[in-house]
This record gives sequence, structure tokens and C-alpha cells, in this order.
Amino acid sequence: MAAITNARATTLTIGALSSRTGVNVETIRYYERICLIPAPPKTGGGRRVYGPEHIQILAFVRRSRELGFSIDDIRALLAVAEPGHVSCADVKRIAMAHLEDVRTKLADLARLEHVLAGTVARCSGEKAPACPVLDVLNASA
Amino acid sequence: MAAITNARATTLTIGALSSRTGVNVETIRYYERICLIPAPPKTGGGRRVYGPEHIQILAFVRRSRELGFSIDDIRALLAVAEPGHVSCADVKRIAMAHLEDVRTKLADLARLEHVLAGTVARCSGEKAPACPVLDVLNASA
DNA sequence: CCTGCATCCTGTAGCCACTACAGAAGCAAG
DNA sequence: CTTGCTTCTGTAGTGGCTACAGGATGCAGG
Repeated sequence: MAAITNARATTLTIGALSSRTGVNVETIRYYERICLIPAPPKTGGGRRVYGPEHIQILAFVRRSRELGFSIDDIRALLAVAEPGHVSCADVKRIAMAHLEDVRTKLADLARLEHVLAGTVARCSGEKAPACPVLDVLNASA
Repeated sequence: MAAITNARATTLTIGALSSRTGVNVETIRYYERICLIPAPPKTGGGRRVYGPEHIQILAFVRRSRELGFSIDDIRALLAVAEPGHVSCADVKRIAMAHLEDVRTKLADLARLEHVLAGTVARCSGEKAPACPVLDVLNASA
């Protein structure tokens, strides 16, 4: 009589939570195992039963991961994101540190791209007595 | 009588090879274990004795790693770098594929930097009723 | 009620490229 | 001969998942 899977269902299976949040089922269980997300109640048969609060937390985790935050960072962010916190100084500190990290990686990668692109451009790809790519790799630092 | 460690020594201990190439001792043994570099002969006591050819190979590996090539890529590069190869087409193919990879990562990271920088910039860091960083993380995708 | 099938469970092992030990042995200088 | 540095092998840990194996559950159709 009721809809097969109510779009406004208040409880979700792990599969439903997975498709709602775009987080792999195995990954959700992994997050629970490492205590990143709270363990949900279970049915008599041992199946996880999720509520809306789990959707919110997991979505938060997912977006944080997409922005490159580490699991430990996310742990800290989740702790600070709890209601009752007055200041977001901690959040800013974590985000700034991560941003620094990202910028360093970005610069490294840009240099890399430059070297690689320059090297590959000099390579004809046909039979060459000396291969520019191999020359670069063989060159003394 | 002879110099303690001849600067032009024809043989090296693993420690000397390490400082010559800048590759960690443990990493050198790891490379040998996974058959990336050839196993050197050993003394009666079981210690590795390296020659100049090992310096060359390991330096090649190190520069390749610095350029971000995977171990498997390097394996292929080493095979192609062997003397007797006429064409460097394989080298170019590997390097081009890697360059594509680097460019993708670069673009991803740049977008990331943009989002993070924009978000952090809006954060005062002081007590805020709504933290812009947390807002972004909580926002629906 | 039974069958079939999708989903779910736990637990373990694998991925990459190292890094970090533990515990033993070698080796050169003093 | 002792001291202390280096080296040896083997194993386990890192991060962030992913991929099974082998079994249980739950639901729909017949």
C-alpha cells in the first residue's frame, strides 16, 4: 500500500544512504569502522538503519573529502561543527593549513607539468639516436 | 693506506649509494625487492656491493619518481632505455600519458584552490553566527 | 509456504610507494 | 678486544579506500 521506497523515508538502508550521498557502501562501513561517522542502530537481523542525521554527516564528509581534507581534518571539522561552538577560528585554521598544502602541491605540479611538457615537445617519437625524454631522465641533477 | 672512502670508488656500500643518489637506504632495498633495480653481488658477510651502473640506474629511477612517473612506468622506461632500442616512441607514449595525468590533476587542484581560497577569505575567524567554511561543507551539492 | 534473488553482514586482504621498526650480524677503528 | 656504526632480514604500519569470500536476511512472486 505504501510506496515501495518512500522518497521522504525517515529511515534508510545502507544502500539507500549510499545513493543519496554518493558514498560507496563499503566506504560508509569503513567510515563507521574508523569512527568517523556514528554507528547507526540495527534491526534484529543486524542491518544498519540510518536516519536523516546520517545523511547530513555523510554528505558533510563527502564534500570535505572532495575538497581534499584528510580524514583527521574532517574529524576535527565535525567536532567543531557541533552546535554550541561560538567561534569558527578552529575551522579557519584547519582550512588555511589545508589551503597552504594545496598551493604547495599546485606549485609542484605546475613545475612538473612544465618540465614534462618541455621534454615531450622535443621528442619526435620516431627513431631517434638520442631520446630527449631519456636524456632528461639520465641527466645529472 | 688507500683513502677512507675513495671519491672515485668503483664499489659502494648501500649507504654510500644512498648518499650519492639521494635515495633512502630502505627504499633502495625496497626497489630491489620489487625487482625495479637489479640485485647487486654481495660480500661473504651478505652485504650489497654496488658499482657505477647501479648509481646510474638508481639516479634514473629517482629523477623519474621526481617527475611523478609510477613504478610501473619506470619499469617500462628502464626496459626501453636499454641500449639497442631504435625508437623512442614508447618513451613518448608513456611520457605523454603521464603528462595528461598531471594536467588533469593540476586542473583539479586549481579548482580546489579556488573554492578553498574563496571560502576561507569569507571567514573572519572570530566568533561568527554562521561560519562560511562550514556553510560550504554543509551546502547541498 | 517456498523459492529465488537482491541486498546486506563480518572479516580479511590488497592497492601504492614507501617508512619504520626489531633483533641480529658484520666490520673497522682505537 | 671492545665499541659503535652500518648493514642484514623480515614484518608491520601509513592513508583511504576497494575487493573479495562466505554467509545471513528480507522481500516479492508463485
